[in-house]
Amino acid sequence: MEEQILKQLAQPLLAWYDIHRRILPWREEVSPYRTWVSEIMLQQTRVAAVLPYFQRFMEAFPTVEALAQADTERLMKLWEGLGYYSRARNLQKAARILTEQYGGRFPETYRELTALPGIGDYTAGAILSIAFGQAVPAVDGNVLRLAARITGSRLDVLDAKNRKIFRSWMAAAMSQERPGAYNQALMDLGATVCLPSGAPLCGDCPAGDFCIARQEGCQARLPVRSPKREKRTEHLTVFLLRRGAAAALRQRPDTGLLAGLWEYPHVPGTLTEAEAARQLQMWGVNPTKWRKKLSARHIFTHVRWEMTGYVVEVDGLGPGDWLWAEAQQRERLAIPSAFEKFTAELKEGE
DNA sequence: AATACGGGGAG
DNA sequence: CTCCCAGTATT
Repeated sequence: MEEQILKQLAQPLLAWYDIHRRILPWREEVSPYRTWVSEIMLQQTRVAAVLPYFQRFMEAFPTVEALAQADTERLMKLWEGLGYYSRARNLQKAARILTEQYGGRFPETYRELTALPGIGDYTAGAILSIAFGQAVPAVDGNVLRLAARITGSRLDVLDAKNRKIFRSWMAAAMSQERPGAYNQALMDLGATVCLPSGAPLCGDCPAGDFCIARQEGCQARLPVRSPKREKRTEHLTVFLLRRGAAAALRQRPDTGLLAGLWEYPHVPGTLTEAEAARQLQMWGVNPTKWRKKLSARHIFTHVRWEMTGYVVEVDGLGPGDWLWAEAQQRERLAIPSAFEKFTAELKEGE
């Protein structure tokens, strides 16, 4: 039933795509490598955010081999601010597997692609269809929204088993002649016409004639998404410690949130200046001048940080895992956006 | 099946 | 503020 509705989409969608498709760097010159990198960057990330990163990435690491051999610190610095940093690490892991086990070539099967780190259901479909012309669906948030609206489905699109159902519908309905164009057309339609928030532009949609949601006037209420869990709040006290021209940094653990990135020393809780002084003493550093108290907030997907920051001039080296870095060295380290305000403050104090 | 994992733009 | 984006890995 749903497949039959969706099968009406391919022809008008491809005609629409040939006129309205977006010009994007990874489309101007198509290769498995470029398709792969772009799709990884685009996971949970808007096109506009990816554009500058993609250009820089391709200049820095033009081939699978270059990525496999790249200095990881440089790779993370390039990824700084894009988020979901395991994507970058997995990209390099996969590049090394491709180099060592596949002679630097990409495998052309769903099974082999999804076995590579960072490549799941969606990305495998995108690479197979776009780079290799195989009729494999690539079902992302755009496609789920389109499919739910066109079929009028009330299935919860956040539910994994429902996603499988949507995927099977799309597999049955997709173009066998132009699978890559078809999958990219769905994304473009979702991004520019069948909008996620606000009113979709149904008058411009190639599915306008048979879209169930449009007929029922329920576009704004589809797709159905189950409510998400509330995020917890964590309070932190961050230390911006200056020793001459250097500031203290430390590297985060190699697993978990912001794995392996650099940060300013911090402790849980909101400390008063007196408590902060005691903490510095425990670290073995001696404050010589308290410069400023700051506050900042950062919101992640599942947690909120409420931060208090102290800018302090100090004597002493602190714990052995601290790095005292001057501006030039700090610029080469990947420091998460959560600390942006503090980074700017340090720069100000130069 | 549920949760961890970033960051930013739009409303 | 909330929502959600060219999702995947882990438990």
